[in-house]
Amino acid sequence: MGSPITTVYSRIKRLEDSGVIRGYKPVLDAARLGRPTTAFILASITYRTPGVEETLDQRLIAQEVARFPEVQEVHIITGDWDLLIKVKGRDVADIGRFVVDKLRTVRGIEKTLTCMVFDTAKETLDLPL
Amino acid sequence: MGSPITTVYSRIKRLEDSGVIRGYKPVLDAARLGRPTTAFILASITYRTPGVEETLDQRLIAQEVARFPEVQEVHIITGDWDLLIKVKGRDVADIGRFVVDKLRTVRGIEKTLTCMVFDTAKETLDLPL
DNA sequence: CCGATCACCGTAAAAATTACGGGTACAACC
DNA sequence: GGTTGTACCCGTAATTTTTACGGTGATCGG
Repeated sequence: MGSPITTVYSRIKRLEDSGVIRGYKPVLDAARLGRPTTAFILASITYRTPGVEETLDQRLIAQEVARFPEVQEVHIITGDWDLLIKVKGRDVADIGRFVVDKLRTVRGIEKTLTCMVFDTAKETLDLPL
Repeated sequence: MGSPITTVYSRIKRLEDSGVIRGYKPVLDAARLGRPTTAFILASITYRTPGVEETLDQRLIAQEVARFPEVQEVHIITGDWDLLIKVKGRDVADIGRFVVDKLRTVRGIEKTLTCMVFDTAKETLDLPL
């Protein structure tokens, strides 16, 4: 059978104290919260602040984008684009409003390419081990 | 001050019973678990099973990719590529091994484009409200 | 006005988690 | 070999969290 219950608890406590487990969060149902639609948005960036190092600037813009509550992820990436942004909204029109009215008004956002999600096979922050 | 404790509990219970809260998960520290490196991989797909409807096929391939434990997200998307995959690994070489040894051996995966993440400003499954 | 429904909120019971301490395994060191 | 230190296991008992179960008031439709 399994280990004694107090052993299990002390192992969990060890993971919490060591920082492997940072905390706990509810797993939410996006559809029931009115956001069944997912999109990924690629964005490029201009450097509006001469004299400031560029990566710092990108990080600040990324942080700005991250402040929108409908944004779940913001990554600075390699390749043809600078930023990869994941958003959840009510429908395509809602995603459109986010891109046009919010994202494109952020200073430094130059150009965007929106990529809608048809279907999601997996979406988690789980890690092996 | 806040609401009475039993009121808070009954509100949470309502969210659980109604399905808005599906459950609870630990928030893990990817770096401490040996996976500090994130990559997004775009993949295109071939249709190896004539006579089978294509979207079904794509869904099956997506499910196959989703079985790898280092994969956190698999989405079927609009645009030039079919699949968007998010992976966490030890380093770039580890991501490379995943793409070459695992992802490209999945039947139906045709072509891939790997995009490394330099920095992540936000990464969550939280939702507004 | 009435009945039904729903959320609020208290007490008391039940269940979960923690605190604490003894025991064991293992490695480093003298 | 013996000793020391560390880390984990695991039990009892205390503590805290969570649930069960009403009673109350607000709201809504008829």
